[in-house]
Amino acid sequence: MTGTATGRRRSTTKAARARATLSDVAREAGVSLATASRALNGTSGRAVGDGLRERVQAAADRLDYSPDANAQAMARGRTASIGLVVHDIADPYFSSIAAGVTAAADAGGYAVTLANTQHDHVRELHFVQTLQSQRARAIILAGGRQDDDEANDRLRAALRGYREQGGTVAVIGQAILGVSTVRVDNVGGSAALATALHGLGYRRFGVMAGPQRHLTARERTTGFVDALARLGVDVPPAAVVHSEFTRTGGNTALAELLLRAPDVELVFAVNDVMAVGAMSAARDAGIVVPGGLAFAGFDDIATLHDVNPALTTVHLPLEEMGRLATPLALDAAAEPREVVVTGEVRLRDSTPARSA
Amino acid sequence: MTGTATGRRRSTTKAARARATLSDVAREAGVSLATASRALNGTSGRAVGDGLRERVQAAADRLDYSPDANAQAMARGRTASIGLVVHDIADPYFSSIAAGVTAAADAGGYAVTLANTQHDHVRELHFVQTLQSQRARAIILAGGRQDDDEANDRLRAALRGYREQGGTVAVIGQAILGVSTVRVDNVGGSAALATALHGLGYRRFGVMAGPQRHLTARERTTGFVDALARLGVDVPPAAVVHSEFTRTGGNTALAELLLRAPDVELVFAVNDVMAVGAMSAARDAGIVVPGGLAFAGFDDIATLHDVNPALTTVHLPLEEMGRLATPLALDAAAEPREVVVTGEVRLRDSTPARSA
DNA sequence: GTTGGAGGTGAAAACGCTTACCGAGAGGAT
DNA sequence: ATCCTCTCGGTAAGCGTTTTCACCTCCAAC
Repeated sequence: MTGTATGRRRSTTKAARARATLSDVAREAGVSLATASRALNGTSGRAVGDGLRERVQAAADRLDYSPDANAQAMARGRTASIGLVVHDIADPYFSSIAAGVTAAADAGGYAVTLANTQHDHVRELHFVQTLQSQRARAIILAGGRQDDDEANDRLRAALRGYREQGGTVAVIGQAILGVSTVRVDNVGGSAALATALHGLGYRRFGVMAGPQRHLTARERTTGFVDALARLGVDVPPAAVVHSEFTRTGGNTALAELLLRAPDVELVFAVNDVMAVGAMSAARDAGIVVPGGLAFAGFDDIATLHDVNPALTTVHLPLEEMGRLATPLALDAAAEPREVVVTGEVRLRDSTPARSA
Repeated sequence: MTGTATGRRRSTTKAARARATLSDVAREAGVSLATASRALNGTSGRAVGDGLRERVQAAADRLDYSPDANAQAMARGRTASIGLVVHDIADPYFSSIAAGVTAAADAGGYAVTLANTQHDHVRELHFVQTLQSQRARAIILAGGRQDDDEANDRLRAALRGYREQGGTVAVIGQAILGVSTVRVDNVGGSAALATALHGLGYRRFGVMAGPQRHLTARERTTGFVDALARLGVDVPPAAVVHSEFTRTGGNTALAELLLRAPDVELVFAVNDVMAVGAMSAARDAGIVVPGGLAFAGFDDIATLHDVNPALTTVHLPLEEMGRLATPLALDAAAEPREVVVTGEVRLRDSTPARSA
């Protein structure tokens, strides 16, 4: 009647019911498209009369209307989603951070797109580009950076491109990417741990230093070793072994450590997961823990609270870090900001005081 | 000159460089929009000449073009993202599943949108609607269902709406939602565990049954109890206590269990996390583990492999389950399919053979 | 020397929404 | 009374793609 060909677009037979669009809602409510949009989007700039708003809302409910987020994204020029890039979501370190991010994002009305790099630079870079394609509002890169200039440069370039097009970024880790960062004070944390352990009477230390080029691993190692040096205790290079950041890494590295430095009293693993793996290995080798060999870790992973003996470690508020990173990532400030998170030493049974 | 107001749309000053669009690429390459689109999308229906394709590709590279996923979604009527809904991403059970899903999704070129319900029905429902708004290609609901008809009905209705509009769904848990499911054989797993423990000589069992209305918890409990009944062993109702699915849940529930059934020899907690919490509580109460009280769990969480004594449990291929659920979720088959995952009993030190 | 295809290319119409911009009525100030 | 301003609704122009037609050119076959 009125229109030309808009006739039989929607059939009453619900064979494969097409979704209701905003036009449908507008027609149903007897208002224009614009009014329908304004009525449903709360008071975005303009207000619509109460009567109309209710009428439109009712029509929308009746039609079971759900707005098309993609169309909205396009029309608005921005989305309501945050990209979260982690190294390994199965690692409790990252899953805790993810819990914090999802909580904060949810509270702000954002959806979270999860990308799991599996510790692969190339994949990480690729994900940044994908997120850019999706016009994600912000990206959070969780996890320590590597000492790899080429990879870092490439990543920086990708992030620059993303930011030039209106995206914002935050990193949880090291502040080397030129973006806002939640920085973990790894050096301070492990120094405090070293001091505390020294106070307990330990003098001969071994370190499971994690992956060679991993900055977090490196910071924790040097923080620990340097603090001991200041206390007059030397950690010989032979007593520092590298390995993967995993349980298996700790497990296999223990043998090497004991071979190279048989007289250590305490092993500091730069994360809890490795520490626990190493502790198991020690026990399997017939060593009494902590009597024969003491262990300390870093992170204070919740799932590991019940290992026995309870693990001495540096507590990190992982979920909180995720929560903190979210507003940081969303903030379009010209100058990158930095939030420092300090760990807290938790002395437990795995490092009993040592009667000199 | 030619157009009307298209003049100074793009300024050479790169103050805030606007992103290149496909039109820009087309203009740069000297072809039409249509050709540019076809050239970049591989051979979608139509082929473009090799020369042109290369020219367009070069232009795209030169302009650093990245397609707008939202616009593509709109034009194509579908997206390349999968929604993953979990109860608690910080729980290793779910983070392992998430690892599997991200791996499979990544391999298929899909992005993953993560939603963390924090065990809240309302939030779960809300996320389904959000994902529908985003026109997610598929949704994976991970985690056991509740015995709550109202919530299940609402969820079913939401999923029906989503599927009517072209979405596809899979569940990891119970097959009660009318969609494809990766079903865990909880009954079989705990029955096998019960049988094995009975074989070791245990006769007096306590059960930490988890949340009352949680179907997974319930299946594991009844599977265990029924199997024992078949073996002639009775688990008195008093020896079955409910609690949250967490470490704290196990921790606090132990006292109640010991109060109500002081003579139990072995506590079966329906998941590892609770088992470990309970084990700790027992030790704190001065009980020798496993000598004074033995423990068994369910799931075989990797992070918990190093608790001491090593926990007897039923191994579940969690990551694999996530991987399996992905194609299931993507499949638009009319009939829901069901994949059954069977657990495998792993007897370890927490349940030594009992000399009758 | 026509004619019927292929094989490529382009113009333009969607996709579903937001948001200037415009216009009409209502109410207040002069 | 008249003019101005304010409010609130509608019209229509995008947003960046994909995709349907329509068209053109070049060849092979008759």
